[in-house]
Amino acid sequence: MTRATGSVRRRQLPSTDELRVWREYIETAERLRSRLAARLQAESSLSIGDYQVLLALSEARPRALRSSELAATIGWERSRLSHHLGRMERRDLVRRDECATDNRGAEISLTDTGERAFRAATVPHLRAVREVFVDAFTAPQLDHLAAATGALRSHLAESDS
Amino acid sequence: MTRATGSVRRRQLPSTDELRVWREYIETAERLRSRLAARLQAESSLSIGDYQVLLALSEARPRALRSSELAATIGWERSRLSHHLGRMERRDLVRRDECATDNRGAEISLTDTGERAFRAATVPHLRAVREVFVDAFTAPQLDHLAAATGALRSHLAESDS
DNA sequence: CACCTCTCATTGACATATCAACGATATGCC
DNA sequence: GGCATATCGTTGATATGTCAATGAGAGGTG
Repeated sequence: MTRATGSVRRRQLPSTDELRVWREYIETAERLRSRLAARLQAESSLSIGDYQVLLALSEARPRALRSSELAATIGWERSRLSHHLGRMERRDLVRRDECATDNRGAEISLTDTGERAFRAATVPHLRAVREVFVDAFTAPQLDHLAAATGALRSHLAESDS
Repeated sequence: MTRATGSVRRRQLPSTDELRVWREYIETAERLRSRLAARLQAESSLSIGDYQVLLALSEARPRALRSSELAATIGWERSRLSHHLGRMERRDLVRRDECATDNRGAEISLTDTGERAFRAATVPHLRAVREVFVDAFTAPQLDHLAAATGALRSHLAESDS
């Protein structure tokens, strides 16, 4: 799996090995997501999205966030968040109030139900993360994975601009 | 980021570092998926799912697959595939025919349109994989990533049983 | 104030994913 | 053959994700 040292510009397409790494990476990440989602759903009746929203709200000080701030925190489009908040509101997990300083705005906060649901979900979810993800690796592997993930993350961020 | 060498059973929850690796891994994988999906859509008017289906069908010999075989090949639930094939059929990308040897069954094959769409999509998509994924890493990083992915994959497969 | 432009959050339309239930057929066993 | 059971693929309901369009209001500038 070494790279050609010659003219790089000619190598337009991934090699077979590179392609295999790509396929395994994306498939494995997807299975992981799906496994964690299933556990979270079974143990706490929450989706990954629910958990992200509840986590961000529970860490917010004060205990409310503008909808855009929440979207930025968890990296969602505002539209996506709006739809999701509608579903969470129906289940009494969050509340939407008018914003005092901006009449367009919405202040999102946890309901008691939402706070209880998040508290009850946290430990089982973290345990699942350890069992399903962390325990898969040796310590050096986890370090290597962190480095590779960082490189990928930077690469994606660069090509944003 | 070394592990405690003592009683492992007591460490139930991930450490802060482990949790950060987890979050970055899952977020980066998701951004990567989304980036590739956007490019495939822009360059070829296909979704990732479309591409997976077309790829499996174009590699099939003979040029048709039973719906369950196709589902197994790409690792989808049959229900998911059935819905997706319905949408692809509306766009004239695939065809469903009755199966000669099993009256319950469906034989899925590419239409000419589907074959052309897949041919046209392949090179741009592979180039995108190289640019967005492969080019992010040094050669050793890619090897390390492959190893870690393999470990995770095995770990997930183990806990299936 | 009047106007223009930007931002905020929502909405509708549609694609995608999951789950349970279903009708039709195949298969094994008597 | 006749029955029990398993498999095949589909469907409907619902949740989730993306995009474009929208109405309401904020903010700057004249």
